[in-house]
Amino acid sequence: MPASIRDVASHAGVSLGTVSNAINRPEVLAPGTLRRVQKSIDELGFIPNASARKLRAGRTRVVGLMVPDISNPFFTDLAKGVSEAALAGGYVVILCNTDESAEKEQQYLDVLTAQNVEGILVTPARDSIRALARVAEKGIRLVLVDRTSQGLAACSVAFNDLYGGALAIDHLYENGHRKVILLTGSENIPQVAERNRGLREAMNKFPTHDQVELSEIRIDSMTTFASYEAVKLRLESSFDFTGIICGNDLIALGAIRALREKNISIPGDVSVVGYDDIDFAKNAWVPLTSISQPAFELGYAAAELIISECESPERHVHQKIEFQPRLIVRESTGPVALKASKLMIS
Amino acid sequence: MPASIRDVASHAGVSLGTVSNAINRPEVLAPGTLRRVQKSIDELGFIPNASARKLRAGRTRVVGLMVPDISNPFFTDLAKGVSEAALAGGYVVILCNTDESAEKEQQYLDVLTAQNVEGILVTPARDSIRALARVAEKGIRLVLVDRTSQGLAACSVAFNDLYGGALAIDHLYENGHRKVILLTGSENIPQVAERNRGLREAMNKFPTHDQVELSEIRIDSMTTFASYEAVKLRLESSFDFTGIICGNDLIALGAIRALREKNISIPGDVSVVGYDDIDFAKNAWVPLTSISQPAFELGYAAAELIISECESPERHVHQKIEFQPRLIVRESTGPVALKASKLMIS
DNA sequence: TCTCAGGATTGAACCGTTTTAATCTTGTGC
DNA sequence: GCACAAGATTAAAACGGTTCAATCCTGAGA
Repeated sequence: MPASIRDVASHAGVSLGTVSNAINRPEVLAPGTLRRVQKSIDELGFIPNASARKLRAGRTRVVGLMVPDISNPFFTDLAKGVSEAALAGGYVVILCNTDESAEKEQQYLDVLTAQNVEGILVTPARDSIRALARVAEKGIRLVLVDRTSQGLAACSVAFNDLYGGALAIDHLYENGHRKVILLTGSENIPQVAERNRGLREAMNKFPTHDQVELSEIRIDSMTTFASYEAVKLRLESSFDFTGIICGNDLIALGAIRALREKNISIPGDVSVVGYDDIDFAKNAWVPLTSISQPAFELGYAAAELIISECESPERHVHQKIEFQPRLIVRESTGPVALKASKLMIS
Repeated sequence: MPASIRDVASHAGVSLGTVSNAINRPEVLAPGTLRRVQKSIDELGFIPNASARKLRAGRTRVVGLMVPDISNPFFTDLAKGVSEAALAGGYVVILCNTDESAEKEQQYLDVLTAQNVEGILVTPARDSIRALARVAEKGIRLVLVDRTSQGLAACSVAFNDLYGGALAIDHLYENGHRKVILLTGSENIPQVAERNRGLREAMNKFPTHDQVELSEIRIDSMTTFASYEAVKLRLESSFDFTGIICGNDLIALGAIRALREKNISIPGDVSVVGYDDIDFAKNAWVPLTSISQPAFELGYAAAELIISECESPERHVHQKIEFQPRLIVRESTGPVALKASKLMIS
């Protein structure tokens, strides 16, 4: 039903090859011919069939994006960045939400190769390196997002999680906090592990006579609600800390809620640091101090990387782009207060 | 580089057509042959090339999803529902974030037709009906999401916004609120207009001697921050209301923040009703009473609809699926209090 | 043993592009 | 007026599948 290149050719009174040239290499055509063909294209509303195009030229101009959880605003922003960069480059992105399931990830990998995507932007779950390697063998280019390329010949864009972890603890340390709780996610998630490592390494730099006492609560699902429950439970035993460092902002929001229910003031009694700096953090009841990771930019950069690799593979060389996280100080943190010290005695 | 159907054929010692049959109509093959071909397929890791497939058979198994703002958790959930249903049906979804820009919408529409998607799930911006009609002519099936099909021959899934609006005002009315503020988005957005209409129609049913006094504040961008600013400004003039109805939850969160900064208690002094029941609403500092719209289910239903249309177009008949919103009462609303009445006098 | 029906398999055309080699025009210099 | 180069255009092959008409088997019935 839609107009084909043949329709355009006969409408313009030229051969089919000429129309193709008009589209892909306009400079080889005589100006008059080009104009005539253009006119026919417009009149017929011709849009080249991408499947046929791909079949012949091996180019689909489609990339896949695989994220573990699109409901997390961090990944939402990332996706926005990716699709904006893609659109600008004439590409299109297939969204794959893996729900952190290795099975879904494999399923999507198959679908994406069947669709002949030119590249995949992926935040890999635990250990899908092998599956990814198999995909790479098929000639599909990879960019690892928010994760560095472990032995995989691929580009990567990531944040310096080591540094981010340090940023959080340093901030609390400078404000006098010496008893801190770490609300972390599972260390199976590489980013989480890295941040925690960075945090501990930073602690080693504090003078031995003035150390921070750190205790850890693991929150497996990294959601607001799970965090709320965990902190509520923790507060029932004893309240002996002045700072909380959270694995992400959702966790921080849950913690804040639990604290306020107990009438614990923020930052009067307890300072809270989040991670990701999602939009909701900024507008939370107590605006949240957080580690900002510009997800949109990360996504944009990742998409640009893969597009440039697709456009000129010969002169492409794999690269690692690292973004530095930044500490955004808002009202949820402050200097440790006398009042808090008193509370700690109880 | 990847194995083609020919490779499989020679590997299995059969003709190319037989391999195709093994994939698409296994029942016509002799069991032994089928097994042999299957084995070759597995060994070579053959995945049929979707482009070639489409070219001949006219099927891409790709659908597009166009949403105005993927950062809004409502649309995020929707997208999740869509892609889950798609995956289950062997389809794949291309995500298009239009940022409410008609230009981007057109751009994406072109890309999607070039990609030969079989269908598009779209939440149309203002008046893109004409552009959509043009797409439909090309044989691309449409499902309107969260919007009914105005004269367009297409399926639609939507919420009963009229009812949702009524739900909100009725709830406040029953709790004794008679002075209410409506924090609405632009009425150019059809859903917003519908909700407001439903709200007003419900008000007409109240006895004439006991009416609600409604004043309206328009918040153009429907974000938390915009709402926060608007409400803060409003509170500076006079505080003479006991209830607030919000165009969505983001707006409600902003309003709550502004109220609390003024030490206005919720729901003691003012009750707040949101719309959408996003996840953050439930875990907000004051858990938010909201109108629940199961976005995930909506997306899932929409995707199923379009897939079934694609699979058997002949016996398909366009349908309208309407979901009923539900009122979820949480702590942000309550009966109007004496204290509040007193305040109103000032 | 021969015929024939029916299922299993094959071969070739075709989908809508890109691309390359071949052909057709022009215009220039002698 | 002719040969030839350069530029413009075209024809045909190829991409990797699907599909359908044609062919090949096999076994049953005569």
